[in-house]
Order: sequence, then C-alpha cells, then structure tokens
Amino acid sequence: MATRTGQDGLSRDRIVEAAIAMLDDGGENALTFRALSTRLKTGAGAIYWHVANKEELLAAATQAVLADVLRGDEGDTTPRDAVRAIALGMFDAIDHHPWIGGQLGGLASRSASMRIIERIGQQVQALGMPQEHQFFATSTLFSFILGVAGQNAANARARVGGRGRAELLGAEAAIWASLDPAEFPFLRSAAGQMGDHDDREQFLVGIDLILSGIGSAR
Amino acid sequence: MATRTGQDGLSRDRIVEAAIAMLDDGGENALTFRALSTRLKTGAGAIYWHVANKEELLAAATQAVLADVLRGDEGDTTPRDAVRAIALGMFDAIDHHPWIGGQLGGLASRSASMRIIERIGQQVQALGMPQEHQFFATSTLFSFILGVAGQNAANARARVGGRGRAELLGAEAAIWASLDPAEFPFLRSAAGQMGDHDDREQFLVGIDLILSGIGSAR
DNA sequence: ATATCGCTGGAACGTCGTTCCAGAAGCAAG
DNA sequence: CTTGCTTCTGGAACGACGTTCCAGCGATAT
Repeated sequence: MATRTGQDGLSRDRIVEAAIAMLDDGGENALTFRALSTRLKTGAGAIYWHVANKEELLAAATQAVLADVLRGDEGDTTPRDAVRAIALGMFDAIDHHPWIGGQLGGLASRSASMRIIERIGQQVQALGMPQEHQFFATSTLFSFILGVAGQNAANARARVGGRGRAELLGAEAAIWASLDPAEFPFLRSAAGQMGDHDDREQFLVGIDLILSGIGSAR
Repeated sequence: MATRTGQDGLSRDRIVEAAIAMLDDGGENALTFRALSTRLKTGAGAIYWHVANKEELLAAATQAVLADVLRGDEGDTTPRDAVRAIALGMFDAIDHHPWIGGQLGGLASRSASMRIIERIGQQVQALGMPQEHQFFATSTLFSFILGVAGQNAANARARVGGRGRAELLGAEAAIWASLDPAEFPFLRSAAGQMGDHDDREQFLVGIDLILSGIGSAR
C-alpha cells in the first residue's frame, strides 16, 4: 500500500502536475526526466516507478488538461451554441497549453478525446443531420480543432526563448505583403487581415463555417 | 566549386531523397544521422556539410514532397472542384508520406505552404466570398487539412512495426461499440461507420461541408 | 612541386530516455 | 525488539541520438 502520499511523498499526480508546469513555460523540449527529477528533488528511477515512460507522462498530462475542458456543462442552449462552447473550451485549453496540440491526434481511443467527440456528436445529431452523415460531420469539426491546435503548437514552438506572438505575426504579415502581386494576389491582399487578426475569433469563424455547412446539408 | 556531383558524390538532393525514403518506411524515428550515414555510405560530418541540422532536413523533405502537389494544375474547372483537387492532392501526399503531418504546421512562411494557401485563397475568392471573410475561410480549409494530416501522422506512428490500418481501425471500432449506450450514445451509433469508412471519402466530405458553409455565407 | 579549396569520414562530446540496483522506510509476524 | 517482506527512492550506468570537430582526401590553381 501507499506508505505516505502526503507532504513530500511522490505520486503520479504530483509528477503530472510538475510536468504540465514545465511544458507550459518551456515547451515540449523542456520536459526532461532529469529536469523533472531536480524539480521534484528525487531521482529518475523514482519517477519511473509511478510513470511507465515519457509517452505515458505526456498522455497523462494531456488528459489532465482536457479533464478541465470536460468539466464545463453547456446546459440548455441551442446545439449550435453548444458546439461553439465545446470548441471554444478546447481552443482556450490549447491556447493555455500549446504543447497538447502535438498530442491530441494520437489518443483517439483515450477517454478524454472520446468524450469530446461524443459531446460534439450529440450536438451534431441535435442539429438534424441525417444519421449517416453525423459521423463525418463530427469528424470534420474535430479535425478542424486538431488542425488549429497543431498550428498553435507549432507557433508556440517557434516562440520559445525568442519573440512574442505579435512580433512573429508581424514578420509573417510583412513577408506576405512583400510578395509579387502577380504571383500571390491572394496572400498580398490578405496580409493586412493576417497581421492583426484575433486567433480566437478566427477559430470561431471556422467553427461557424462548418456549422453552416452542416445546416445547409440538412 | 563542386568537384563531382555525379555517381557517388554526395549532394543535398541525394540526402533529401534518402531521408524521404527512410521516413516513408520507418516513420519519424527511423530518420537518424547515423542510419542516414550508413545508407549513403559516408559519415555524419559529410551530411552536415550539405544540411544545417535535422530540422532543416525535415523541412527540405517536406518541401520536396509538397512540390509534387504543387505541380498539379486544376485548369478551368469550377472553383469548388479546384479546391477539391488541391485538397485531394494534399491528402494523397499526406497519405503517402504520413510524417509530413507533423511538419506542416511550422513552416507557414515557407514557400510550399504559402503557395498552397495562395491557391486555395484564389478559389475562395472566385467562390464569391466577401473580401473580408476570404482570409478566414481559407484558413479554415487549411486548418482542416492540417488536422487530418496530423491524425494521419499519429495513426501512422501507432502503426510502425505492428498492426495495419484495418486492424487498428477495427480495434477502435470495437472499443466504441462496447461503450455504455447511456453515456456514449453517439459513439455507439457511429461505431459501424467508424469501422469501415474510407479516409479519403471522409476527408472529401469535410472539404465539401466547409465549401457549402462558404457557399451559404456568400 | 606546392599551396589551396571543397568535401569527406569518423571520432568525440554532451544530453536524452531508460534500466538497474543498493538500500531506506514502513509494516506484519515472531 | 528483531526479522523478513514489500513499497518506494535516489543516483549510477547504458545505449542512442544530434551535433561538433578535425585530420586528411582528391582536384585544381600557381
């Protein structure tokens, strides 16, 4: 039995909590068993007693973060608003912990992702989609969310140490604006919107676009 | 000047080509400078003369694969079909080289991704989207594509060594089918479609869903 | 012939994930 | 209190990786 799970005793939860903190402020490369050992004032072997390996630790950290998303309850709104609420919950979690963007794809069978798909699916059902298209529509929403998550993760990776979001975005917009208008008319004209857009709003527009696709395919 | 770029001479192209081959049949972990050295019958230092580091090598490999996608020309079809053609080109490239799924997010400023966004953007423009929404609509399509790419990459990762796609899909469907119908009504009812769906068709349905959202928001 | 330059191959370094193990800390039985 | 057993700890050690370093090769220019 557990001898002492109190003060200084190591536990799976304490390890996962520390891992999340390290991931949050140092990115994926900052999570090291050595650094984790130091932070928890213990050795690598002690950590391996509670956690099988790094992959499992990352999965556990992802689950812990997603658990918060699932705590929200979008009671008696319209299905459309319910989907928006779930999606925004995901977005905010990803925004706060960008590293989960690289993890979300792999654990489709794990409980958290399944619960999220279930919730979205129920709302898609409530939107009146024919039975045989519900699965595809739900997957589309989920894939879009994963795509945005992945981009957020990549952006956060490019940001470690160096520049902030605004600076990075500005540099990108500058590149777009300096392109040959004959070859890149679209990127040129979109450079402005690219430079000062709100990620959250852009995300929501995407969700709405898919939702209205679902609405018209009803 | 290059002394001998012929038969056995090392070159950036030969390195990238070998890297793609190794990534294709061994996944991301199979690409090692040591294994690459062995395959090219040379040393690590020789490779580093042509390539700055692993990140650049991965980026170059991704660019090389995407270059093929950009070779296609969707001449005088409808904008809708043009988007479908571009998206399917991406899907097939991702399907053939699943590892690019983990790379696509990061290089938004690099030429290949920019060209793809440009092409999609032009078609979105042709669909009659109001100027101020074109950028968001294009991003939505691109994010969806990246999301599917990421999932493909994760699935391929889970597949190395072990089971094939059908086996993995079947296992997942079995899990869904065995869930508590009270708690997971949607996943239960979708287990069948999950078990025997066609990834490509599912992808195309997603694209169409977004396109019809774009059409109705016109 | 000699010096120079582009390029090569492999040794070496530091870091990582992971394994291994001696032993500390708690508990049960005598 | 002692003895044995189980649970858990800390740190040493291992193999593989990305990367750096450098002695030296062949071809060319002087």
